[in-house]
Amino acid sequence: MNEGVEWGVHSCLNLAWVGAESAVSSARLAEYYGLPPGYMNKQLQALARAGIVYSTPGPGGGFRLARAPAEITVMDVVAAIEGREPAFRCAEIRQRGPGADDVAPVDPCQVDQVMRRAELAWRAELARRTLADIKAAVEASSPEVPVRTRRWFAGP
Amino acid sequence: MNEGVEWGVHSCLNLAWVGAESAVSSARLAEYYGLPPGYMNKQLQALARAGIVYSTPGPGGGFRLARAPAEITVMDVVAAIEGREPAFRCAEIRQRGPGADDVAPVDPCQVDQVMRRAELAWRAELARRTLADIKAAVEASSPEVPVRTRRWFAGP
DNA sequence: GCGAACCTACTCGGATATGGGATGTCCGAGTTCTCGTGG
DNA sequence: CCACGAGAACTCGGACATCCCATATCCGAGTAGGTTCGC
Repeated sequence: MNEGVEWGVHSCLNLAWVGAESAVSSARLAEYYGLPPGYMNKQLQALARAGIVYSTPGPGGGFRLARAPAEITVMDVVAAIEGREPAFRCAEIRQRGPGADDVAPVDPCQVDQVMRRAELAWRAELARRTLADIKAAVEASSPEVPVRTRRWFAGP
Repeated sequence: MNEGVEWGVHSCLNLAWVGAESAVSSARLAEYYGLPPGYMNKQLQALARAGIVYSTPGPGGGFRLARAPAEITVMDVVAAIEGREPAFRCAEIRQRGPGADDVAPVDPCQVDQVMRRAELAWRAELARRTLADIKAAVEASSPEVPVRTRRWFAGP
């Protein structure tokens, strides 16, 4: 899986802690984790295209969460960065080669069916969890994180 | 996801229909779907390493199912070909950069937790389905497939 | 003193290189079957 | 006719190229704010 997903979720959490009032630039978000700024910018652009964050150009600009953390599921972030195509794409090899005569193309590929169901379970599990859930879990074990994070991003 | 997974599952189904008595060469399995023989061979080697199929060299040799179809889950095949490492691997970026001070490494990364749970749901769904299930579903909609397949692989 | 125009710095956004892993190809070791030969 | 041995063909198994996408980098378009000039 694309590693940008990890960056995206963590950055969304940081944006949630900073608050939607002030925007944070991609360079600063990247700096927080020591990541390459340009590539981080690309991930944030994907989030912006998906409507998860707003982007404002110019000085003082940057990215802000477009919705409340409770209204953003982890699935949203993953779909925005990783793409919405299924990981397993059925190439319908049963319709190729000499064995093609044995199959009626109308009825679905049973292998694909199983893979789809599994991926559906995966998506459902990711859609069940929101950024607010993760945020709450982190704050439960480390209550000082919100203040520290906000302070760091407010700093120089 | 590796496309060899699709080849592996379909080939295992074919081996199930042919029966464990007679071995089928990788070249012939590849020919059935019009796939490159060498690369198909590689996938079957992975299945052999995982103990899903037996391999016998020499003329008349080839691959046979090592267990009954009901004892082979789709997860087994996927793990054999795709590997057992999780798709999402947490790089622990929260421990890197200036923000590292804010986190206690002992408590787990909540983002990773969510990802792990989702992937676990995916694995569980794949482990629930066996080759026998797929085989039965195909035969239910196309009862002639077993005979046709066996006949084709018995042919010249 | 005040307003407006300009200029600079900063930001996003997309176009452009690069590297590693999946994809595809090839050849060697080993086994089994077949054919020929001798008894 | 039968047993035996040599050869050939077939198979897996792994080593070797190739291609594509994720990764990484860079530069241009546009905007906000500060600064300076004119009135």
